[in-house]
Amino acid sequence: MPKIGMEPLRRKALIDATISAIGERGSLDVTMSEIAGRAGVSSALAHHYFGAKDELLFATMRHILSELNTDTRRALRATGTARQRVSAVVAVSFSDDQFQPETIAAWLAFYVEAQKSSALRRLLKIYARRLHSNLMSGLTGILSRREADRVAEATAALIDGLYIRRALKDGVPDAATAIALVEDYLETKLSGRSLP
Amino acid sequence: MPKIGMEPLRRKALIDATISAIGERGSLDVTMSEIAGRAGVSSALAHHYFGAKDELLFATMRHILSELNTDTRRALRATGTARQRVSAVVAVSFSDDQFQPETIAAWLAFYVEAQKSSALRRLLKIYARRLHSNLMSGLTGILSRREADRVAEATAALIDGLYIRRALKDGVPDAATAIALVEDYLETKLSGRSLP
Amino acid sequence: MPKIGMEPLRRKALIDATISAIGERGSLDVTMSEIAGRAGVSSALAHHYFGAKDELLFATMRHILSELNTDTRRALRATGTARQRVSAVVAVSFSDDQFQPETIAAWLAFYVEAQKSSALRRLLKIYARRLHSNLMSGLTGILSRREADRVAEATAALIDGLYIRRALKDGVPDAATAIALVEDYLETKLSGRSLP
Amino acid sequence: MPKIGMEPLRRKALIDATISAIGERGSLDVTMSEIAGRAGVSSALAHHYFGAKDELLFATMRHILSELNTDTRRALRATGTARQRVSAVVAVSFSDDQFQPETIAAWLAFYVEAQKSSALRRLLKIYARRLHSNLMSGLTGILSRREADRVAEATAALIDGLYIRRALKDGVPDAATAIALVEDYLETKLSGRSLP
DNA sequence: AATGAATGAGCCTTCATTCAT
DNA sequence: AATGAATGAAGGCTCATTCAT
Repeated sequence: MPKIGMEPLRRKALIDATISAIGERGSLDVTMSEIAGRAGVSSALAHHYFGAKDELLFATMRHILSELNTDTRRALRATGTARQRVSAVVAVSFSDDQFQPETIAAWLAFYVEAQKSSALRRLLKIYARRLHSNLMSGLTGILSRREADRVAEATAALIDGLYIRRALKDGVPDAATAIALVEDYLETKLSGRSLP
Repeated sequence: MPKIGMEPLRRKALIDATISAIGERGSLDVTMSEIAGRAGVSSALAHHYFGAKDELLFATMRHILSELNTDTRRALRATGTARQRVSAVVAVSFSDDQFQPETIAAWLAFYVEAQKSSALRRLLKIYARRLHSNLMSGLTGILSRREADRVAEATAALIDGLYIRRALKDGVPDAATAIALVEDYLETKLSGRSLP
Repeated sequence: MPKIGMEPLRRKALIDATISAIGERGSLDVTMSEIAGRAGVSSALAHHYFGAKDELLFATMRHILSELNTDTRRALRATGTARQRVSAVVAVSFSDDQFQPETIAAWLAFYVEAQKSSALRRLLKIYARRLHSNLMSGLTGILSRREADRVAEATAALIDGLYIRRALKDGVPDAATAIALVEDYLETKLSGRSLP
Repeated sequence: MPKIGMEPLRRKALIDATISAIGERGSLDVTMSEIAGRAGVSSALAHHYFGAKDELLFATMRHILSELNTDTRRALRATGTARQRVSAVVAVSFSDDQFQPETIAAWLAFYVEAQKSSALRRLLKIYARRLHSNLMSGLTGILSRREADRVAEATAALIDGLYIRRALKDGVPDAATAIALVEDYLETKLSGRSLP
């Protein structure tokens, strides 16, 4: 066992443990000990690397957003038409990597916590802005700016809404249905349209 | 002064205090003392009437849902066409009584808590079912059952999504814009349609 | 056991327990549990009444100074000549009530803590000012203002010095010797003097 | 670069860091990490060289006393008359090297700690004995043994008292005033006297 | 009907200390 | 010689809850 260079490993393990703990409990009311235990370390070590619980939670949220962002970028890079770009953004939100019970639970918990913590709120605002601009990157090729804005807004709300409604359902999240709903909306708004 | 009949008054006061406390804090992490203080009573009394914090929170959520339900019934009673019924249900969700920062915050907090508490989850499922059936009561007059189901689902998700996105915004909630978004969606789905 | 009006009793008991705990440990490094235990209550109750450890310590220091002040006022009230007033002030500092191992230990501990805590520093400055003015109330009848100031300063330093040196000795503090030293100093400075 | 001979350098650096840390915090409540950080090494190394925090503190106190002792010896070596010897001892106590805010703070902190730690108490007793005997080395040439003892005792208390009272004052310590006070006392006790 | 009094349990956090490298 | 990694132990503080009055 190498005794050096553990920091990135531990940070990763702790963040993963945080997601899994939040996912299981379904809220941010998880103890540092619980998280540390899942990561196989002492709670003291978690403090050593993250300073405080707040910061661990913050780092975790940032990590989730960062993953989502990476996935989205990758997906966008692989798409051609404007219409496809929009679908790609939606698809990533409900991809296997993102639409996991644990991640969904964490997501919601952070949304609520954002009402208390301005740091988290800032983070989620960045996410919202990114989502909007990613959607716009496709929509502006099809609709007028004004219409595109509105559709992007609705799509984002729809995505978040489908996430939150997952909290009420048990069992595996049904990504396919969720995607279908959003695509249906998009289709009625975009079909037959194209900017002159 | 007769000390009789205090119970309903106290219960109401405590529930209102709970909503206001949750609304201000933005989460369910409010203490019994805080709540009791706002209601002008001791925390011991809150326990006396509700037994435990969980139950007070549960009663509060039930109260919110009950209010929403009452408002919705009243609104539906006053409407005529199927199309109007759908709009009425949406309108109530964003009415001045419901779309208050405090209520929105409480709503979200309960959504998250529902992941932990099966009692709350059951409550929220009832809400979801009611919302669905209220929307359906209008939609089935316009669309096929299958389509109506889908549109009801999307509308509900849209409403919840717009609620959650309020968490990121400061200042007064903009009900008009929210309604416009939902109505826009409904319009594209329903305009020109009518069951044969 | 009366269940009402406990607060003053508990506060007093906790402050006494604090003095005794500090006295035994010889420093402010006493735990809230230790203090609460000595007072026969839970540490939670100590927090309930004092809010935080700092405040309990502060209240304790204030109590010690207040006792000293009371004793001094009483002693001064019972004295006649200027010379006697000076001796009275000195005598109180080494009286049985004040010159107890526990109180001495607490005194020193607070002196050191004052270097960190500005609240405590303020408190001790008040003590210093009072001691000075009490000494002056006698000395100004015998010496010029300038000389009186200096003698008061030296006397105060002597008293504090004798307190601090108690920390090195074991067994019962020898008040008599301490008083003799200070009186000897005063005698050489005051004997045969009197303001014209 | 040879890594040899680092030990004395590190020990010195750590002791200096300890004084400076205590001086800044104003108490012994400094962490090993803080001290090690100031010395530019890891806390593990501090343990490597000193075994435990107690021992580092002990070594630090011993170092301070040793410096004082060295300074005093040097000063005494350079003086002639008995009266001058007394003044020399006093002067060293308030010399620029000793009467530094940091050192004063450390001094007091150790005094308090001595109530807990018998090792430190022993150390401070040695200091007290040395100070006494150094003062006596002058005083016995002027006063009777009995009188000399008493004056030495008072002088020592005066010095310690002036140290402790520094804790209440902000800004730079005023050595001149302190010395003047002690000298004034000595003058009234010694002027015109000389052993037959 | 109502509350002051009181506490047990639990959590975050800190820190001296150890150990493998 | 030196340190990053890691932890056990302990302390302050909070809070839901109980109980006697």
